[in-house]
Amino acid sequence: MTQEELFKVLVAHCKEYGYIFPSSEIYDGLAAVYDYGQMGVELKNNIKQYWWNAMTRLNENIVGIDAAVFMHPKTWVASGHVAAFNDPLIDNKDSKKRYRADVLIEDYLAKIEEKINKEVEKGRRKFGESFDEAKFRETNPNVLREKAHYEEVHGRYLKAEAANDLAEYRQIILDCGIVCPISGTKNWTDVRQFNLMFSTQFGSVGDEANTVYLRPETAQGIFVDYINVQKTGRMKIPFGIAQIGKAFRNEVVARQFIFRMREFEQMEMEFFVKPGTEMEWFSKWKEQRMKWHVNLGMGAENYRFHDHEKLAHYANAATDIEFNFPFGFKELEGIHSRTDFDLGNHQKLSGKKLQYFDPETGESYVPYCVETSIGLDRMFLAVLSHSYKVEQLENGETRTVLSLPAPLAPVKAAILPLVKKDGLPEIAREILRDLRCDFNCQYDEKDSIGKRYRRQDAIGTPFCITVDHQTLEDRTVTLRERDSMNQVRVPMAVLKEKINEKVNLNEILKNL
RNA sequence: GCGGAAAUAGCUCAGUUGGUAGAGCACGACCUUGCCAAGGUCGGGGUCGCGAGUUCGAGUCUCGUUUUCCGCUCCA
Repeated sequence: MTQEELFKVLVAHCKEYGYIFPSSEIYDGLAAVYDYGQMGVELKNNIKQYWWNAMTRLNENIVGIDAAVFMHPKTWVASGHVAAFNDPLIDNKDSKKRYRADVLIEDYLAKIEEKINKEVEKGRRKFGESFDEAKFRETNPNVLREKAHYEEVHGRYLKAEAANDLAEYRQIILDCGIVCPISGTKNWTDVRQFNLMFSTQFGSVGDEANTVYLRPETAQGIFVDYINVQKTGRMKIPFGIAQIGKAFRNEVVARQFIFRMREFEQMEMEFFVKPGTEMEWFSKWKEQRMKWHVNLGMGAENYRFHDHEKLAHYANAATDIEFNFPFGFKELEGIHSRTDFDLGNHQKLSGKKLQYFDPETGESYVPYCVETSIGLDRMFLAVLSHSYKVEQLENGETRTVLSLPAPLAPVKAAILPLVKKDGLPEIAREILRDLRCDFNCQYDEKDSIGKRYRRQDAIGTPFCITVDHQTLEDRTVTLRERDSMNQVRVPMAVLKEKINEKVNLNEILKNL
């Protein structure tokens, strides 16, 4: 099977066994929106718990919050999203390429400037020492013509930008005869606004002033609550705030199953530090986060760092942790040194002081911040795609198994009476009652025992407990392990302990 | 958003030149077997993605539309 085929089979498997369904499927679904089913929600919760406990329990200086999805509109001005997430886009019908209309016009204006500079350069060469640039610019007819044209276009462009006049953007492009660099034609579509932030209206009157956005990242909730948490939690720098929550981005193309969705869930932690120490913390969190991933046992070779060459407007260092997905190494988590960009801008725009008074040195400063940001859905996909296996058995048959890390598995144990009679179901139910408060368990008495084992393999249950006739005599059962299919006979009394060793999240948290 | 491909039962698929919608698995009941997926009998389940058109008649032909996959494009 190729990787591509494997991915398709995995998507089908997710649907068949209740991990992930297309959203509102009875209405033909909704593009790139997915629901987590009865198994998916358990796996997702377990991943959340692994992250949350690693952050807030293993670090005494990290606390959590849960901020609202709606935030004051000014938040997104301060964060830079209003400016950076609004693109007027235009397509060339011949080359099928898409461009930002404003960038096309800006490039055109830059070319005019270049022309003027060339004219000036010509004049300089012609007149040598006696060249008077200012006078030349004011008298040369070529320069004057280009300059007038520049000013006209630039004026229209600024007006269009201020009014967000999409039709005018297009008219400028047509009037200036701007062509597509690929096809060389002027066959343009209309200019359309692609706002990467979803908006909705507050209150019942839908005027402009009531527009609010669905947060495109959870981080800003942490920044605006920074001062509340710092004061009420008596937090001393360095300290961190963790949050898990939904975020929304109106992606132009949302693809690859749950890898890129319009509604997604993030697990973000902002670590506030003294300016100048951020690189030290950046390295520390790089190491810490990689350790968290590798600790799950999915193979260190499947992770790698990808350092950013080109940095975003807010960062002075950035790296991705990439995972070996079925479609190649792709970003799973981002670690960014965000400087004081966010807190600084919020301080400016809100007029509220967001400074930290360092009791030891007596200094006051706006803290710098190192962010770790992981996509929960991507983590889910990483775990699932790595765990999905179709094995060839010795007897020539195949079995489909989800070798999920046991602490993340939705169902920890299945309790199966060998036959549906002779009092075996009664003992099986007794075991179920004993275990169900500690682990998520399933009881199944339907079909042959082999078939039931395979069903559990397909949903990734690490242990099967089988009650047979010997159980009636000595109260021992067989414990079958998913990956090896090995069975051991154990007394019912030690079941809980045996299973707990392997499936308890706390056991792997201790290794961090 | 553009181009290509696809959509029939919960799943995997068949369905001939247009003529009453099928199989296997899965599901439910009963019987049988009992440690690694296929025993028997009976049963439930489909306006063939949706909407038009052509036709006496459309799962099948035409157009539109939705969704999915692949490739572009986009991803502070």
